[in-house]
Amino acid sequence: MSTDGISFDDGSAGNGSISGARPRVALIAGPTASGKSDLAVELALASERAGLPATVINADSAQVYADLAVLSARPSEAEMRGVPHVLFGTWDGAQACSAADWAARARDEIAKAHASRRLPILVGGTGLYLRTLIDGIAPIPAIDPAVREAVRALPVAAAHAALASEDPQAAMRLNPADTTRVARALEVVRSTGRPLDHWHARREGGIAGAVALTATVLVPEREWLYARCDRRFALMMENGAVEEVEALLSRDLDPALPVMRAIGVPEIAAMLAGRADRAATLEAGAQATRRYAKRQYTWFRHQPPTAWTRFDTESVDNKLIIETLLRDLRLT
RNA sequence: GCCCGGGUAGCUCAGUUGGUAGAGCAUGCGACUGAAAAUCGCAGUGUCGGCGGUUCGACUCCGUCCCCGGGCA
Repeated sequence: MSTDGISFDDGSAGNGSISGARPRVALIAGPTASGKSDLAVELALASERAGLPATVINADSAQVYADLAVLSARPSEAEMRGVPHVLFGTWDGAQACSAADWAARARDEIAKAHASRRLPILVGGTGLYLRTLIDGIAPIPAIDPAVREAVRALPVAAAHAALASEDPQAAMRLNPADTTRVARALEVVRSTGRPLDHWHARREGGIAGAVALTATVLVPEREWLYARCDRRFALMMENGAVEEVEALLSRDLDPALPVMRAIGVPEIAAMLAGRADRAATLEAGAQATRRYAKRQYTWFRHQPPTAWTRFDTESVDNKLIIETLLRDLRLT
């Protein structure tokens, strides 16, 4: 069992030490079911004892939706233990939250916390969200909804064929079967009149240079985590996940919306439609959770920018991680 | 006990006149710029139930034994 911790800033301070007067931000990232939420609360309480109260900020793409409390494993009031939590259940499921949408809100929440002399603690497993917040993202104008709708209605093959003539570079770079990216490239060139590469030359809005970030990435042992994934989904099924999906389905939302694709929603919806029994649903949900955890391992192994300084510890013992974080945050 | 069907990858199975095997899923590895709990790419592995026989050569044919279904007694 090991923990990878990373401290990072904009690189100007060398090895990630806290420098100057830049306000502190803590980050706890890691795969699903790794116990991040509890750790964040423990860190918040420890920080408060050290004289700096904290606010936990969600960085998970499913926990942002109001419709998904059980299935996204959003912390309950009791689990929050009196620590303020923000951006949990903030978006209505009818509204898709993008990485940039989230990052903008997170930036505001971080600023608010600093203004009231609190430590912002980001918790979550959505790597793209975190990277967008930290490094910024290409300043691509909002896509014309009509263009988006038309593009997404195309079969991938047709979209890729169109892309080949409208943005040959993107067409060459992307896998022809990659529905999401092919559609994105096509909607961007059609809506903005410029190819994706034009926009990707710049990233804006990142907070890396403005804050002193202390981060830990939890990397638990695979077998241990998979067992927790299985157990967690089974518990969700017993504790309201089915009712949650029933309520969600009754809203009759577009099935392409992120809420409708969250782990467990398609699986439970299939059961409610009579296409799967409970045992098969349990297996499918657990499987989907494990696959997701796997992708997160890959993401956290390779995607964090080189400016993030990594260090390893021997265990995922919360006490040890808290001690390490407090030291890096200069709270001890 | 007899009859029928089946034993091939971790699982479910395919394998066409005999030329030492392949799909899906799982697993592992990877990519990732506004849907990221999404989307996509790449890669293993097999004493083809055991033993014997026919054959230059057997997962394929023959014999026998074992195991699993179903049926008849």
